[in-house]
Formats: sequence, C-alpha cells, structure tokens
Amino acid sequence: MLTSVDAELMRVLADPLRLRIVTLLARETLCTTHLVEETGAKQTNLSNHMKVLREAGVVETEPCGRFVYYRLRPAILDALAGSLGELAATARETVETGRKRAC
Amino acid sequence: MLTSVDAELMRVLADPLRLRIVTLLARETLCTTHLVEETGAKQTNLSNHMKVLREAGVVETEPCGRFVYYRLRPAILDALAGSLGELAATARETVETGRKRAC
DNA sequence: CTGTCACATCAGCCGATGCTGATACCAGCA
DNA sequence: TGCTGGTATCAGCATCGGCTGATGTGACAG
Repeated sequence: MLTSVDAELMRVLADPLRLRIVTLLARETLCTTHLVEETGAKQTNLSNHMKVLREAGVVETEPCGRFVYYRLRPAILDALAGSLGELAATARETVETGRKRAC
Repeated sequence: MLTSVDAELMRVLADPLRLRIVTLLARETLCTTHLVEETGAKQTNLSNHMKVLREAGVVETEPCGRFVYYRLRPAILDALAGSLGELAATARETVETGRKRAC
C-alpha cells in the first residue's frame, strides 16, 4: 500500500455533527451563523467542532468583518478517499484470489 | 450529493487498532491468532474489536476448525471511498467557483 | 465610548467506549 | 470423558470527547 489511511483524520470526520458540517461546506462556503441555522446546534458547540476541523486541516477560515467563513480543503478529502480506495482495491484482490495465511 | 458518507462506518474505522486490523486484513485473510501476533493486543481486546467490525459489516467470518478467519468485505470500503470522493469533488467545485452564501 | 453582534475560550458534567482479568463456550484430540 | 487450545462474553475500570452555560475578545454602528 502506498499511502496509509489517516486514523486521526478519520476520527475527526467520524462525528455525526462534524460530518454534517463538512457535507454542508462541500456545497457552499458558510460562516458559523449559517451553520447554526442549518444544524440547530448551539454556537458554542459548533465553535468547538470548527476548531477540531481547523486543527485537522479539514477547513480553513476567511475572516469577513465580524464573520468568519469556513472553506473546505478538498485535497484533504481527496487524499482520504484515495487511500481508502487503495485499501478497498487491495482487499478486493485479496478476497478474489483467496489469499490467506495458514494457521 | 448522491450518496452520503456513513458516519457510523467512519466511527468504526476511526479507531487506530481497528484501522490497523483492517489494513492487515486487506493484504491477507487472517484469524485472531495472527492478529494477536501482528498487533500485540490482548486476545480479549481483539475479539471485542472484531465484533464491532463484524456488526458494522466490515468483515465476515469463516470458521476453520477451532480457528476463525476474518475476511474483509471490499464493497463496504469501496462505497465509503466513493462517497468520500464525491464529497471531495463537490467541495473542489465549490472552492474553485468561490460559491459562498452571503451573511 | 458604549452597546451589540459574531465568534472563541473555559470549566464542568456525563455518557460512550476502549482496555483488562475472569470466565464461559466449543472443537479437536487422547 | 477429560484435557488443551482458540475464541467469545461479561463486569468493572478509566479515559476520552461531546455538550453546555458563563465569560472573554474583537469588530462594527451610533
């Protein structure tokens, strides 16, 4: 396998609310106010999740007056999708050829 | 978006040890004994994780005498990689066209 | 300067989950 | 029928992480 799947990135994206946020941001760049409207979550909670996403490199921020826009970084998602695809391809070959270790 | 990313499946795969197990199983079908050797984890712990992976549909079991082989189900990983790829593609288009909601 | 609004930070609670030792189950073998 | 070895289950513990209310910060309007 060339690239390995990033467990930390998986963990960050595995939370239901964060995944919802990422899905919303995939369609259009939004700021916290919009995300509060869309998700119904508290501003505090949302801010915490945005921090996690920011520190994981999933989103980047763009200040705009008092507002802060959150923009997704597609390369991160591409890389994850790619490494998972590789894993799936490897698994498929293993299953189809019946490769197994004797015990 | 056609398919949405499965948060539960992400959660299952987000654990470091489980991801390690899945990566090992992608190369060759193994039984618990091998996984204990490879990961150094306790048999009890490993058995718990295998139950989680089994219930999530990530692996399927094949009894072989007193042993139990665990085989990955590639379709599950393919689907996840695919939906993540779609998400990434959507995000890329959003970023490149500068699509954002006014606040 | 003062008030308001958008957002971030902090401390605390609490439920979820990973890890472990003890134990049960089950297949093969003598 | 016992014994051994591979695996599953159970109860308890400890930690992690998400949610919340209170509070801080920084920018705009009047």
